[in-house]
Amino acid sequence: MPRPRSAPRSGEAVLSNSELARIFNEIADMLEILGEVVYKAVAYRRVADAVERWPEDVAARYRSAEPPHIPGAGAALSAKLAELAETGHLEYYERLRAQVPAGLLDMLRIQGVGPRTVKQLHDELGIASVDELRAAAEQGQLRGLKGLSSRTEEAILEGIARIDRRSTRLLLHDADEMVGGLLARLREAPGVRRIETAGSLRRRAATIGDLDLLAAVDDPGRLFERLNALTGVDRVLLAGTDKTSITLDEGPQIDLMVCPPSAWGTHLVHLTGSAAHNVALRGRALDRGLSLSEKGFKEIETGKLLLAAEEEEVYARLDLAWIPPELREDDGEIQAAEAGELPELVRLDEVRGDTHVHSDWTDGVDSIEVMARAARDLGRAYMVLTDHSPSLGIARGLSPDRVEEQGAEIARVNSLLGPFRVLHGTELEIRADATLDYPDELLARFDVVIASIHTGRGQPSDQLTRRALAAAENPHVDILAHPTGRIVNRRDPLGLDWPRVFEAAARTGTLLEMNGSPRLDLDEHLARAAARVGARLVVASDAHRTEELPQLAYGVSMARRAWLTADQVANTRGAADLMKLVE
DNA sequence: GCCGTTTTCGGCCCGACTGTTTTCAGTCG
Repeated sequence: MPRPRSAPRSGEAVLSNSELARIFNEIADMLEILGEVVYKAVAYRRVADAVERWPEDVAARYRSAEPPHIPGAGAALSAKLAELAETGHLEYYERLRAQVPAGLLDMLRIQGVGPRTVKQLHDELGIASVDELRAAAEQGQLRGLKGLSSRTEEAILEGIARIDRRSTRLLLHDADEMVGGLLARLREAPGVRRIETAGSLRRRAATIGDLDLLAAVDDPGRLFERLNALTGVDRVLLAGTDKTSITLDEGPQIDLMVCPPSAWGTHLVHLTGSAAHNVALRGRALDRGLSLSEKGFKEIETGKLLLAAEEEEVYARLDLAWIPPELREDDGEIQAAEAGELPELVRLDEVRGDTHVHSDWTDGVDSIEVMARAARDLGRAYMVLTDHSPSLGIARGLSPDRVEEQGAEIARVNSLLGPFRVLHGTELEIRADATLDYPDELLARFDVVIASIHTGRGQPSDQLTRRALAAAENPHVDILAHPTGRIVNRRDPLGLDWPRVFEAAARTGTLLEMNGSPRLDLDEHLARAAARVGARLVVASDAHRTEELPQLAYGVSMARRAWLTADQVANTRGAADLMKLVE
């Protein structure tokens, strides 16, 4: 009798979603270099994207009886995912790697160098790494090749110098700060009717590659001059009649596109993206006999161009409701817009209180009163003061006695600032052994308890999951704070068994935090998955100083990207209702 | 490699910019 194929035992290292996505993206790169039909590479990339944002552990699901239905994965790609899930290896991938030197993939990271050029350089000069390419360019060996010249050599050398700078994407918070002043200065340029951010910044993605700006202008030349005259312009990468790209010193690439006011709508849709969203819109236009580009809708039969001055007109012509930028990821929003079922996304002005705030009683900078006044001035009706529990030694966690004293101070501040309210909370450490850092009798006395994991991060997934579940099941714990522990660009998320954690949260009424600090945790994909099974969320600043209180807005951005309505975000309720909800 | 109430085969979004090109390929978003 045949034995079942061996599967990795539980606890054995298996491939995460991002590792699966990386492998599929590498396969796509290699196929392009090998000159395969581009649609093959497109298919791998599409599945890589889908796997990367899949809210469950894809490999685990493939090892179960019920593999997930991943859009774009047909028989061939599903079989490859299954092979990776079961064995940790993929024969097809290894075969490609034997054909394509790893250095060729690195060369793709050079701006302006694509798969055709890489193949040409390798076939004709034997160049197989970035270092070899640099040497060849410096020695003027490239100019002999067809289509390459000494100018190409210069461009490649500059591209190589810029590789590292482009490798880290900009945190949303930093991109906002950078673009604010820039927009103000460009707005003053003569003839600028409108100017707005677009791209992933407008979609409020957690990280931003390039800063995209769109301007409706009478005279594009004057605006481009203004942009190029800004101090700190490092170099001009591209300068056409409709768009220009520059880099700032130590800064990201900025792409500025201009358009006539009459075509603002199609341009803004085009430049906001995402690419997948645009592709879907254009396909939909074709179904209606129209070719959609940033310039407008072209009637395919007559060649007549139909303009759209506002985004609403673009979507209306496609029989769709206007879609908020945060949803434009081709993740179901077009179907929802068609059916009239887009959610009414939660707004910052609907959020009544901040559920995660620190003071100088532990690792914060400002006093309780100063934090409370600042929160009140931002229009919040309440804040939950959540200083740390004792075992987080690095943050000088509060002993039970200090908690008592803190309660008196909160009462004093509340008597000063009413009707604004400081609720007495704690950020309770979930210890490595899955016990909690305060006894139940003490926990019962807090208004709100938020629990989090800071230590023992290296534990296997089962134990981490056990800890999160222990907190969720405790009747005194109201919120799981920054559940994955990620910090954008700095610390990877923990790999818990999220379906189990979300099920427990939904069942026990434990709220899940969307942290607006550079953690941005939960992310939009997990938050959406949590909401799907009935869990509720909160948005919070995790402020340690007054200047960080506005970070709450980033929690709202992620909540919007997670398709959440005000009803699903618990702190759109007033303090009394929130307390009732977590009782 | 995927996918279909117009298709199981023949399509698969669209245009700007650059460089070297006498009409276009490669790259990018």
